[in-house]
Amino acid sequence: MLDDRKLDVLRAIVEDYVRTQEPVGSKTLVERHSLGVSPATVRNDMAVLEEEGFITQPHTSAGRIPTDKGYRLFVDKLTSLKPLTGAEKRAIATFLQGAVDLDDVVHRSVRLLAQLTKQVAIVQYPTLSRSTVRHVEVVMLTSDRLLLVLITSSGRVEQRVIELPRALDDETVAELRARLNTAVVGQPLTDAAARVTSLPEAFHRDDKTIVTQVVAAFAGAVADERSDEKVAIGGTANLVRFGEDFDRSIKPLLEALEEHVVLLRLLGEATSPSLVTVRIGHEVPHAQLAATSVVATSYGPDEHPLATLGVVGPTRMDYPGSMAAVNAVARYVSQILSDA
Amino acid sequence: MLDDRKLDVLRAIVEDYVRTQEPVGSKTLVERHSLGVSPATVRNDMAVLEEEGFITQPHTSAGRIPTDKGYRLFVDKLTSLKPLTGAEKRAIATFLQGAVDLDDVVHRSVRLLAQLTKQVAIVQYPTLSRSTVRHVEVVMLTSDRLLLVLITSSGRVEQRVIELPRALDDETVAELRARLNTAVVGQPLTDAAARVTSLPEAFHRDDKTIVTQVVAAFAGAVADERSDEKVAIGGTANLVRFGEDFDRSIKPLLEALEEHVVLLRLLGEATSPSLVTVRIGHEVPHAQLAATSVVATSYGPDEHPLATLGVVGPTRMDYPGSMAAVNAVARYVSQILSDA
DNA sequence: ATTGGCACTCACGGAACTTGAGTGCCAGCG
DNA sequence: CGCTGGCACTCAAGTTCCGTGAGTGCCAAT
Repeated sequence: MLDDRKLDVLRAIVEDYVRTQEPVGSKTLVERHSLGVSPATVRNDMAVLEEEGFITQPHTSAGRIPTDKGYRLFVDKLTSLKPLTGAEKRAIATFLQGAVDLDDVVHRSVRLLAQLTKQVAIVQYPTLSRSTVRHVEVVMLTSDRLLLVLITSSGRVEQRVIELPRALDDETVAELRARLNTAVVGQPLTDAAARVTSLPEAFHRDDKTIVTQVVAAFAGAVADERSDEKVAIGGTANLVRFGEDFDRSIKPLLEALEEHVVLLRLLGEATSPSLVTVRIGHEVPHAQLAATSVVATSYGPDEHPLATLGVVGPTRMDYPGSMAAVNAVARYVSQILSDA
Repeated sequence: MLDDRKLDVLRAIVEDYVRTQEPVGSKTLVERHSLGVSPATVRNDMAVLEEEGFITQPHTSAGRIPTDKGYRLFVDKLTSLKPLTGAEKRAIATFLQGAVDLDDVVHRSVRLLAQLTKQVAIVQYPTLSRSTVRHVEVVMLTSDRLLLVLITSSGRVEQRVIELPRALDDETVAELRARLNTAVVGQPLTDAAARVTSLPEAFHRDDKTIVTQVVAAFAGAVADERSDEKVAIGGTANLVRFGEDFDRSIKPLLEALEEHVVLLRLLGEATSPSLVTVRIGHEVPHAQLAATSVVATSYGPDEHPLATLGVVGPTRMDYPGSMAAVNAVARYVSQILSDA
């Protein structure tokens, strides 16, 4: 049904359309690509491709543009990761090298991705369900306020200020700190809360209620850290390249970008790293974003994907380039995170 | 030169134009506002106002629109803070009440401001030059990596991972922690770095170099925390209301929103709280943003402004409303921060 | 000083027309 | 049988050409 030449035609259509943003006709197609056949032949092939639903005409007597199905075929079969140029590789390396902080890594990644792909980039902060408690710090701020700091193995810090009815003396604070740490250090976050429930019992009755309060705050901090689904966004300015159709394509996307929950759905379930997921148009799990595509992959040290990162753009995007950039950045970030 | 009626006319023009986004003519003006005079009179007044540079015509035979100078006069002389409705006050209270975290306060404020003003909201994180060191925590992560955590009086936490040539034993870590804390706890961040420079001398020569390393990292953390100029942004989706002129008004703003440095310049030097600063069009310190205005004020407990927050929008914005909202949110946030 | 009247201007919108890229179909050719 | 050149047809987008009306500036009269 679809012989090699028809696939070549489809590929050519996708490439041209992505580049020019204009429907592409048979004549211009044979001019730009050396297909070795005449426009008439291409027209016949196009007719078949259209019948099969891979391309469509915006209106009669216009060129063809790929459908979502067409892009899908293109991505699945007709392209492989476009190798990065040396300059791009260097850019990635230098850009991410200087990062100190986890925050810093995330922010740099976002900017880098946005710059490489000229799209809107999204990087999810590493989820920490797999990480463990590194240290718990307890310190009195004032006579009636206590600060609880939770440090995780991936270097993130969660803090809680707790209002107390009265001050705890230094000794009790030290004991609390010690007991908390023995109970949870090295434990995965998933277990941490359970390990401290019985902690208040070890304390003198006057302190018991206070310790209960602290334990509750600790559990809250852990829960927050685990469910923490922060994302960083960059490259919104690239939205201008979306073209004219403001209300239908840009507005919903801008709205989605404010709804981090939606974004997380967009990034989707983490597949294994080095496997880039592409969602095209209607495949995106959000009705408003039928004209946008998402290219994402997960990242993280080893085979434990920590989180996802990717780019969002119009369905007419440079898939090979975006996929390559997303993949490369994800791998570099993974590497940096496992080093650190 | 400008009698009361002319000022009334200007006010009416600004209000109408802000509402309708269309040039306003003499006839519609007298219809909508009860000025008590005929259109011809208004026309004469308009001619004067135009001569003085307060209003202009986009083209001959169109209505008038305010110039930046016109808005300026309007803001300075013709308006006072529009009192908030009860619903708005309640919204502010409930919205900000539930905040736990400093991050949370900032994020909620941004969303709140964006919602109230239907503009793009910017909230600068409290700068901490005035805050003091609350606690310093030192903990070995692995045998060759040490974590340094700096906790400030305003509840922010800065962390540093330091790669060491070899492990420090628990005892030395404890001593280091103790010495660091005695040296800097309670000290303003501005002095903290200077207070630890001589710290290595107290240690055994083998540990000296390591401690020097830690001290350097500490100084870095302090510096980072002081110069930390993070901002949170919200309401980008409101940009759609900017109207059609995409490339000239929206694109540069989107770009500016990515450049946090630019944003901080926009928010401007902190004036005293409860004094709302308005920058209109060309007054904004960024050539690309000649069509946008910034309404900002500083916030923070007492008379120590910690940071600024505000909204950015088209010059044709609802100044009284925005100013009131910005002011109200700033005062609430200040209150919450001084409570916490 | 204010007003009604009047001639003038010009952006905007619709109608009619032209242009040209692109298509589908078909008959002929290797 | 697949490919090609030719041809008639379609239709979005651009162009030109009014007509309309909101709005202005000026002036003489109150």
